Amino acid sequence: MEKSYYNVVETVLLIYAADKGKLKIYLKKKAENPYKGYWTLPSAPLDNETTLEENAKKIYEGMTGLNENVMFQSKSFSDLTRDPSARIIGISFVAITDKVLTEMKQETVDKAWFEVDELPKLGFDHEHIIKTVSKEVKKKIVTNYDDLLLAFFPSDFTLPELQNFYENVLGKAIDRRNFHKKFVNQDLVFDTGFKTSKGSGRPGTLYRFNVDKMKGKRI
Amino acid sequence: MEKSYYNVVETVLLIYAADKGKLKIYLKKKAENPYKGYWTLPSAPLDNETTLEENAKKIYEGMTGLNENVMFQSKSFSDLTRDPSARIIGISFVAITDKVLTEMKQETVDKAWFEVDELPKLGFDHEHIIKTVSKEVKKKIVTNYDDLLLAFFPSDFTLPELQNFYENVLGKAIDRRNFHKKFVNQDLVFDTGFKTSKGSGRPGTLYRFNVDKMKGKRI
DNA sequence: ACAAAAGTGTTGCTGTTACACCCATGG
DNA sequence: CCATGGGTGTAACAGCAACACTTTTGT
Repeated sequence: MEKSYYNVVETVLLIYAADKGKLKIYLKKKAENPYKGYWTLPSAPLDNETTLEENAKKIYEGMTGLNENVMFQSKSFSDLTRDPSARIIGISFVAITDKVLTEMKQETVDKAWFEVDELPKLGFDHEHIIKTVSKEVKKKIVTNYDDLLLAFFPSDFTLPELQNFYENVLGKAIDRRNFHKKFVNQDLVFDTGFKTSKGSGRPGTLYRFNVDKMKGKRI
Repeated sequence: MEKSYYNVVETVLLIYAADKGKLKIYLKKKAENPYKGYWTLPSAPLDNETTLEENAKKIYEGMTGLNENVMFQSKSFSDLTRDPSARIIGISFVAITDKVLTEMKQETVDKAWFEVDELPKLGFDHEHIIKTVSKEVKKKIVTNYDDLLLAFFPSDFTLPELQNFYENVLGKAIDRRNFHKKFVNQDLVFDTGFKTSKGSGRPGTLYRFNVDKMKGKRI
């Protein structure tokens, strides 16, 4: 490097979960200006003794109170005006949790889950970040490999539940019988022997992912 | 952001091309310490008036003298000791050129192409970066979608040429008849009507990618 | 003629798509 | 008994994997 310039770098975290058949993202409401009252992605400035990964993990823990999760890097954002106060490089990370977070009622007045396709008013360039990264995440879920679905559904689920989520991500409907075959015939899931019993209608069979079979599998 | 910390940020560029059936990367030899005489990835510090994309483009132009190319972001590297002089955040970009660069003999004493699986002694954490990013690039080439192969082979090629490259990237051999069908039967390529005529052996048919058919196609 | 490299067909398997009716539960 | 939601089979098609011999050129 011929010369040194200094930049402010922040880690921006996109926490996703599957909830009620929708891909959702966890946001916080800004308490102070700029963008007071707007929703934003959790983020933290990067200091000189922390790696981006460690920083992302800290944000995750601060936001959720949990510390186990699937996390990976996504894109960086460097537009000169993305933050009104200064030129800040934003490096995004994706975290995936299972739906437990929602069920634990972690929603408060300043933290909430939003469908990625129905976002509230967002501060900074966070709408742009969410749209860019979500597109990538959706593509990963439906076209790439295993790990993502597994992260969203680490424990028991019914096939209709999985299918709703999958259709939401894919953006189109799938025939139920074909969806069933895709997962059952390929042994990607196994029947736990339990059934759901909530609400009206026939109870659904609870499945779990067959981790070994998922490995490196295209779905 | 509660508090501001300053970091040095650099854009690191990985320029790839397909050459003689191999996936290669374009490196430069460091003229000064640290790592004098070692090969390194081209890189440039990020100033406060340039985006990462613009910076990557500048590096590309400086390194190749060209300005048209396929380019996209890849991972960021933030280990505290990745540069011995200071804590520097490295944000990597991938550029893909067609093999013309090699044919134009752009290799000089301090710039050369190396197979990604046979790297020379590298400075900084560049071996780590190359291995990490190359893994991702290879995966993209063989499992994801269209654009990558198109970027490597923008104009005429023979199927054996493409196959050699594909096998190198995939890390295993493919049956020639099946490879042929995969591309020809699906109309992903079309016969230009020309033949190669170099060297011994039967001349090969020159094909070109059928851009429309490639769109969003898994290969 | 021979060495080098390119071209080509068939079969079985696996996954995908299209399509409609019956079953289990709660109210 | 009815509304709600879950479960299921078959047939046609597309892509993939396994398999060996022939054709065209240069020397």
